[in-house]
Amino acid sequence: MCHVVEQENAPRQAEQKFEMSHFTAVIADDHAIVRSGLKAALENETLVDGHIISVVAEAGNGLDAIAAVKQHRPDMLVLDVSMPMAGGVEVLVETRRWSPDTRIIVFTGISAMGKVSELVEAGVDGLFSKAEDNQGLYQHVPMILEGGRYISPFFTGIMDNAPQQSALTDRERQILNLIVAGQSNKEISGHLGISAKTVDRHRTNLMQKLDVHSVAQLIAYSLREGLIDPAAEV
Amino acid sequence: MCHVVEQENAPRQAEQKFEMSHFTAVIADDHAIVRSGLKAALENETLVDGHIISVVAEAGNGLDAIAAVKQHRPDMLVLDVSMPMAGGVEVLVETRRWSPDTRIIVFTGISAMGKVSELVEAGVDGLFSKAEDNQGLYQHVPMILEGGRYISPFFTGIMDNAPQQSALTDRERQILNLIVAGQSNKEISGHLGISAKTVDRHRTNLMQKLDVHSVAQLIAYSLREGLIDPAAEV
DNA sequence: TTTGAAATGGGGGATTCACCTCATTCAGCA
DNA sequence: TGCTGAATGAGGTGAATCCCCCATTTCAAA
Repeated sequence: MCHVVEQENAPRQAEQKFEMSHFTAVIADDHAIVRSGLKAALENETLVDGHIISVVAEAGNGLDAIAAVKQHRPDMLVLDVSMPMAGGVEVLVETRRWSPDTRIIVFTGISAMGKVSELVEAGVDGLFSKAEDNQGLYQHVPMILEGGRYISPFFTGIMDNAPQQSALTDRERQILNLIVAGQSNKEISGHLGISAKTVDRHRTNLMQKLDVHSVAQLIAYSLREGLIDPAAEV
Repeated sequence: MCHVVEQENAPRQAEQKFEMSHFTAVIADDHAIVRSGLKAALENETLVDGHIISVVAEAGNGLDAIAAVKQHRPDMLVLDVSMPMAGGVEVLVETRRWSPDTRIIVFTGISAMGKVSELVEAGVDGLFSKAEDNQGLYQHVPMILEGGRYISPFFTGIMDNAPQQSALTDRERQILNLIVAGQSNKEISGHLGISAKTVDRHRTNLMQKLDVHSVAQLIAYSLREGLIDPAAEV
């Protein structure tokens, strides 16, 4: 999982499995200030047990992040989910594909239920919020590098507080996205090759499940819960 | 504007007005990683002409930011606009009220036209985007501390690219917010004490001005342009 | 094997929306 | 003083929405 790099003038002396081990990391965030803060923190402070981390690449968007992972195959990838060009989950699955041993840590500012559970189901190794104290992140990095998995209480709390399982069907979610995109029942029916009446049916079920009674409420709810992407063009 | 502090073992030696002058700053951002990155950058690197900046307080939300400004009356306030408890413009006007000599620099990740022009009209002294290179910020801080005003090209570009002045009426904007909140024409008419037909009229004008043709498109547009607040409860 | 959930589709009805035309009031402005 | 723009409101029309009723098929779990 973590390949111990021997290089430069650092003689190999790993009697203990993780003592003085050298880990490589890639940082992906669309804000330079966050990248520099993370790099400084990861490389200098708060790391225990003699772990040394080198940030070998930084990426400001999803595509660069994937490219960096393919090139460096780092031990660790720290990424935000809201990035240009490619979102968090895309980067996650591509990383798993090209560098399956890379531990993936998501460090993000979002709090929308939908996105969070998406990440957890996709199998993040670590999940931390920018809104809470960073000590939690720094403290758990070693454990994650050794194969552990850690979801911050911030997110487990969110997922517990919203147990009313929207439990939308795949089809319902699909239609929800088209509704939000501004399409009418007729347009959606053409788009999916089904009857407009069926779209209407799904729409009714949808609104019943979410307990809303108009498109406006539907969209407002969807945005809050992160069921849809606010950046999507109409 | 900038009071030169004499303290500790630093003898006053200000022959030149700003040479070795000591500036105080307050940082307000809801993400600790950004605060630490900003603090390190402002205090250590990239500052020219012998300016020294001390970060005297940090705030993680709007209310704390206002409190910190009232207490320290700093030479400079660096803040994000999307914060809990109180948004950017609120903090800005409160700061102007309690500490009118404080230079206000907004350093944010948003790009919505509406919010940006709101800030410019409110009179920010500096406006920088987290999405672009931080050098622009560091380079212009001294100039702003000396009384200058600087809006990053990132934002001037946004404001130029969208010159089609939505030019919504106050009443129209008010009704737009209620529509987005999920209210029907009848509900809005009751809420504002006017006829449902008038609400319909405003709604029609609104959609014509924005060139959209459904509630979904209306909401999507409004969110993109920052005409409304996505966090508003239904 | 039965049961149930999901997806499919039809009929119908009350309501709302989107968009017309037309008209009045009132404030600011040249 | 007339003019424009904003806000107000009425009447009406065709389309779409929201929500009932009903049914069939499929597929996986009990």
